[in-house]
Amino acid sequence: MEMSRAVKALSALAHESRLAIFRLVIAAGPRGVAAGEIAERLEVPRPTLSFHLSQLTGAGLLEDRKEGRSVIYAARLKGISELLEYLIEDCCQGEVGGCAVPDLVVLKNCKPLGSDATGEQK
Amino acid sequence: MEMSRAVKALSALAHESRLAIFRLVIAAGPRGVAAGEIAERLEVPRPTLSFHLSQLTGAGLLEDRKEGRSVIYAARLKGISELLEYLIEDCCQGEVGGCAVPDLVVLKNCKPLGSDATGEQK
DNA sequence: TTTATATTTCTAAAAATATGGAAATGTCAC
DNA sequence: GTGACATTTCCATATTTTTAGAAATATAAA
Repeated sequence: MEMSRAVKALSALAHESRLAIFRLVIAAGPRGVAAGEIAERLEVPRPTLSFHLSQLTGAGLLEDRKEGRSVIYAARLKGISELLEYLIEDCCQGEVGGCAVPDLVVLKNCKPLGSDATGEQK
Repeated sequence: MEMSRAVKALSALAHESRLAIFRLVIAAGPRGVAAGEIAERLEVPRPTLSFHLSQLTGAGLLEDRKEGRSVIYAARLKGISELLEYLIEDCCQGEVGGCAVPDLVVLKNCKPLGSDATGEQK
């Protein structure tokens, strides 16, 4: 990932309303949430919401699809993991003990597929 | 972590120079880097750099210590992992297969301590 | 085709952030 | 002390981002 794309994604997340949108949509899973429902739940005026949603999709963090007359927003997994990966790219530089991202971060929440781990590793 | 702290941290990272600073400092490991060296390496004027560094430390992403007449900046591991954790908090909601943060993200870079994994897990 | 619904684009004004020169502060060596 | 160095604070300016009303677009139901 290039620097400028990472900055774009971080900028998209660096806003109270947009971070709330992002988390709401992530929590909704693959099904996604309609723009109108987001506006209602977060009490953001429609034009303002539309602006924020365009920032998030433009940054590759959300994706949208049409369904009837609604537009449904869902998390874009690839964009999200690329960003996280970029952030911690050089976190270990050899010395694993000093890693900036201890295993708890991911494993606490995400039991790897096909693994026999409990999610409470080590 | 509260929303407002997360926004602060993301805002700190959402800037070309600051993201470069962050990555430079992370890559330097626990030893850290002096402000002057960052300024030289990144070719940022001192007052501007000082402003950016204060954003990053204020956001809890870097920590500073004095050494002689230099100020050394290093990664603040706790702040970094708290932010990442907040971002992916609700990523799985039961359905592990749809996780927004596949295991590759962390494990590719960070072999857990005391593990016999190769870093190329699964 | 008329009407209601869902969302976005346009716009201009308000708010927040970034910039770097000059001056101030703190620290070490002589 | 004096002088050189390292970094930060002050500040005014410049730039970017955010905001939401009014108008435009698009789909669907009656």
